[in-house]
Amino acid sequence: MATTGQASSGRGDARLTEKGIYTAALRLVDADGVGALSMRKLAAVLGVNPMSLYHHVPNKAALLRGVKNLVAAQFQPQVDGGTWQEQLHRFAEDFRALAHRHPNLIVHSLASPDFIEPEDPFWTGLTGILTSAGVPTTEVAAVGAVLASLFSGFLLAEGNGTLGRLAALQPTTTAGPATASSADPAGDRSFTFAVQTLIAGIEAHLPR
Amino acid sequence: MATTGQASSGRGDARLTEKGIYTAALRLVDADGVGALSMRKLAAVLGVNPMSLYHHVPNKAALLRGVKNLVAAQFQPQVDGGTWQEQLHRFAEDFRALAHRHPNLIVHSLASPDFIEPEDPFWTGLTGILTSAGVPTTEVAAVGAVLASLFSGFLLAEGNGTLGRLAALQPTTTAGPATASSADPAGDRSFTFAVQTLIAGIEAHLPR
DNA sequence: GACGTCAGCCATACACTGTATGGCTGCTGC
DNA sequence: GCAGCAGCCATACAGTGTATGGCTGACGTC
Repeated sequence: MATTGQASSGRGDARLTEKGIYTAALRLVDADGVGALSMRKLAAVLGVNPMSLYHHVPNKAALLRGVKNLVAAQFQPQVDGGTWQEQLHRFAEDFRALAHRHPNLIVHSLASPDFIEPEDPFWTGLTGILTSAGVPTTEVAAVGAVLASLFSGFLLAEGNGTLGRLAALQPTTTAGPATASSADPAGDRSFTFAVQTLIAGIEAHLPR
Repeated sequence: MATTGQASSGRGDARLTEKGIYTAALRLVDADGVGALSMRKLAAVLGVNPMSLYHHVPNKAALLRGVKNLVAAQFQPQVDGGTWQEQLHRFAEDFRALAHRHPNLIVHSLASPDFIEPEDPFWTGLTGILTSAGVPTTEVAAVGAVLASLFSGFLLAEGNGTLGRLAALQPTTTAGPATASSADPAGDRSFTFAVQTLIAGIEAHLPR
């Protein structure tokens, strides 16, 4: 809140800002999940009347989009050195790290239609890597769309627990003790397997 | 009162059954999406008081699980002839056909944690194919979990339109006119690409 | 037959949701 | 000083899931 000047002084100055609303909403989502976010609770946290929010955000869907964009802006993948395989691996790792940072939000966003937007770094980064890998420009979008879908599925399943539940299904667990949780090495192995799979898919699609 | 209408014989016989509730709910979901399903609307369709539903279904979450299981029971993959690659391809096709038959329900289910349950044919079929492909038994669950997650992501993105939107993003569309919709050949190509990617991932994981 | 028990159904009610409508206040440009 | 307006708030509406409790009629047991 400090922003916009504390003092709060009279009233004219805007105590409520779009960004402030989004960050407060993000905090709520991170704490209790998207389902627990309501306009009323958000307003209460901000010490404000619920209807006041509507002067900065048209509706709840837009609110969630704004929150999503807020965290999407944190995503600054570094795509430079190494082979395209390494680049893709790092890219996926960065994305996954973001998903781990805000699991509730990401799980919700991945499941909704408009998560990935043409301009944001998810898409530009991915298509960049694909082009540098040698995927024909006419196919970059199609290939990228499939890869993004597949990978989203992985993150979604990891985020909501499906992945862990299924993987642990057979009692075949490789001898190791049951402490699968901490540090999550099983999850990491699943992750690298997923990435390798995607890489193999791209390689199969390269001309030549 | 009045009602209850016509005779319907005395009363003791159950006019409301679990299965009847599920099928009616499925009809609503198919028509207007999961978001449009409410206990009240469902009760209205069934000509019954909303609270009566609770004598057959504990709550709305269970209702949706029941609906999901209803369509999951329709899934009878035929895994017999051919190489494991062909089997997997057919398996994926069957799954996808189901998703196309009830897109609203499937999109919702894929996004929720408990879509795939250990006993149902999704899982048993998939793990069966993996075993027959030669994946070590100790790894079948882990590999299957990843593949299921990835493929779910594909179906989810296809179902909610993300896939098509992203794939059509670059104006690079192969010269052809914009009629990407009918018969959806682009979607089919994406699908086979996705399946090939998954197959490549498995192959990379085979011992040898 | 009389009995308690109970399954099935319904009516009412509560807490909660998103948001439409309209009114107040005080800053801004003229 | 004044009109306009941005920001905020109070009230209200339609809709949600479901807890609670009451009714009715069939059933197993004496």
